[in-house]
Amino acid sequence: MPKESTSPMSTNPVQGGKVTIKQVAQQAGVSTASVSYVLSGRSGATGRNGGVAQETAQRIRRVAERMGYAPDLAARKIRTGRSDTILLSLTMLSDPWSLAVIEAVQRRAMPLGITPMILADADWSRVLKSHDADAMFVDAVSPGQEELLTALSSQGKRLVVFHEEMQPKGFDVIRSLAGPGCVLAMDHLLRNHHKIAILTTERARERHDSARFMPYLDGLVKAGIPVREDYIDFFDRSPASAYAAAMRLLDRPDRPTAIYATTDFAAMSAINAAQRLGLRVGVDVDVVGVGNTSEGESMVPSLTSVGPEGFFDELARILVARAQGDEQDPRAVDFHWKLFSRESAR
Amino acid sequence: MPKESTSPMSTNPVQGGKVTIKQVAQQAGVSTASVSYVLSGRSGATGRNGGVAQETAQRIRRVAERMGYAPDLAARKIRTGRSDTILLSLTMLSDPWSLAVIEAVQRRAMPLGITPMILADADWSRVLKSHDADAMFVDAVSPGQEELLTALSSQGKRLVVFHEEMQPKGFDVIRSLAGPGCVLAMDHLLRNHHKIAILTTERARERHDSARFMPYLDGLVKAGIPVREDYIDFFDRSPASAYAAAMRLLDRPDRPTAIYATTDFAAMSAINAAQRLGLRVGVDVDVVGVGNTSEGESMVPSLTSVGPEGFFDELARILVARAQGDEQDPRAVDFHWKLFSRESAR
DNA sequence: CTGTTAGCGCTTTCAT
DNA sequence: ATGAAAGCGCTAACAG
Repeated sequence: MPKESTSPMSTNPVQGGKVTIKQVAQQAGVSTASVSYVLSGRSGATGRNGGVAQETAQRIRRVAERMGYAPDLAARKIRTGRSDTILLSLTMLSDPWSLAVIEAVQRRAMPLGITPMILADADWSRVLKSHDADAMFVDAVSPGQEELLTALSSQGKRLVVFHEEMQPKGFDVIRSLAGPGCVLAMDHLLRNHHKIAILTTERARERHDSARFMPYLDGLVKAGIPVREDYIDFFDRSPASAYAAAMRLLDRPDRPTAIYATTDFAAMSAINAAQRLGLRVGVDVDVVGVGNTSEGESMVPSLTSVGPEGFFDELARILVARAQGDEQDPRAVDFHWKLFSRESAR
Repeated sequence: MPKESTSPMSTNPVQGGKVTIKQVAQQAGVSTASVSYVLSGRSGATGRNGGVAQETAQRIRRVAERMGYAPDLAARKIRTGRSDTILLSLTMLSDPWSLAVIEAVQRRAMPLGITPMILADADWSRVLKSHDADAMFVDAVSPGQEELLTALSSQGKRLVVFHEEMQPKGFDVIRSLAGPGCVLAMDHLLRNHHKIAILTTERARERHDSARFMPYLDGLVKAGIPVREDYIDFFDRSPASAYAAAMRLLDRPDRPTAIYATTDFAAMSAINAAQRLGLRVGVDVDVVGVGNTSEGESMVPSLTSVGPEGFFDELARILVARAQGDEQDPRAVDFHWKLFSRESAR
């Protein structure tokens, strides 16, 4: 049995360059193959291959440890095609929604030795082409990019796309239809109110965004309530703008008694604005949001909202399955929304 | 001059597998070397090597495009040692601080073709060992991990570490001393107030955290004001807890006229609480935060805070320089804090 | 049980 | 100006 060679210069764990499998092999007096078996694939398993003696395995592991060996994942990837990595392309990282995605994926992937990495760039197309992870999640795709997705997935990339109305074309689609959910939100308010304002984005209104804006109009019409222009106001991405808009709606004599906000974060700003004005949320004014974020749930007062149930967990499940090589036909998964009635609107 | 071969099967941009440099070379009727030159290094440059004829280069590019070629970054990395990637290990992704780091790095790195990737895991040690990017940023290191950092950097990894009191040992250290800054915050309040409360974390108090907690005590002592236990309250990571704590401080007869919060996010919650109680922030009660986040700056009313100046940009500069191979000796960079006086405390 | 060997896709001398 | 060929670190057949 070969002993660990003891050349004085080379056993230092802290060296200049990086430690390779070859160096470890040499130090341990075995071949690179054995080292590879022990350090990556299984070693002691009685399977057909990979049978490395316990003793040898021990020695290799000791030497590797002492030398501070760490596998080069790029090299491994080039050989196996797997990177043990999931890429999450998230456009609005500040949004609690994104954090929820991350956390859910984290929880599922890490125990399996898969590392989720986040790409905080709106332009996923450039990066996803070359950087390839075992699976990638894309949270926003603009109209023209659909084709690109198909191209990517036919090149072997495993994609999971979040989109409201896209069809699975080589990639999975997570669809979370806000429309019906928003109807629930409006219905909830319509039970007790007829002076209902909406806090939304310019874009949603221009395009008559069927998902989040139309249910407001439809709801009023259905209830026979005329639409008032002065009960419609807008915000952009910043909380400050939502706060300001809510102020405009609430700080006047003929103020609405309820606000339907097309985003949880806008709803939260509206609550702050109402409180600033001395209004009791849930009593003087009701507020509902859309998205059912945990931030809204844990705020004071807790935010009534609509959202999909079990969404993040299921998303993570699918993504991780794909990363592990699940070869089922790409599918679309629809989520049903429900109303989560809390303090801000009973 | 060889024509682009026109075998019917293989010119399809959307194929089963991935397109390699070899396939492109074959299609274009040139060698892989030429393709590599054109597609990665410079092609037409009159430099000593890499001289590829304009015509050839054109053809290669066309073919590559048509076939949907994208370089395999793992393969490239194994050869060049560069991944054109920066890894950001951020523990509190929900914190605006992290977002600011991301944005700053993004802005500097992307124009240079470097992609920042985020690792949202507290345990950076495991990942950073194998996954190596051109440079990596670590925003939190626990006491025992210091040694590991040195080990990593002596293996050729370029690290930039954020820590208040660490010495550069093979890696750069970004030091942002909160202490002096917090003194500024207290001094600011002490000009007009003697009933000053503090909103802080249990941990900071227990360990008599010199940076953020002690300046409160020292400030009061220096001004000859006795410390009141009932003017000290605590929050944990959630905004809800900070809100609740602020409520406890403010919702009673002998309430403080100023709140020193050891975090911007806590300060923001305090402002919300004050408004909820009908108090005018900046008039009935002053609030200052620590960190000088842009969220605080853009909130209504804008938050007075202390923080380092030009911090994120400089951090990004250093990180990107390292990623590009800057070989200067590792150094420690200290940031000076200043007071940003805004509406919440004049 | 262990070693030899052939690549993965790419870059980079070194010839031609 | 272009191509042949040698590897980077690793894994996976295949021999022994």
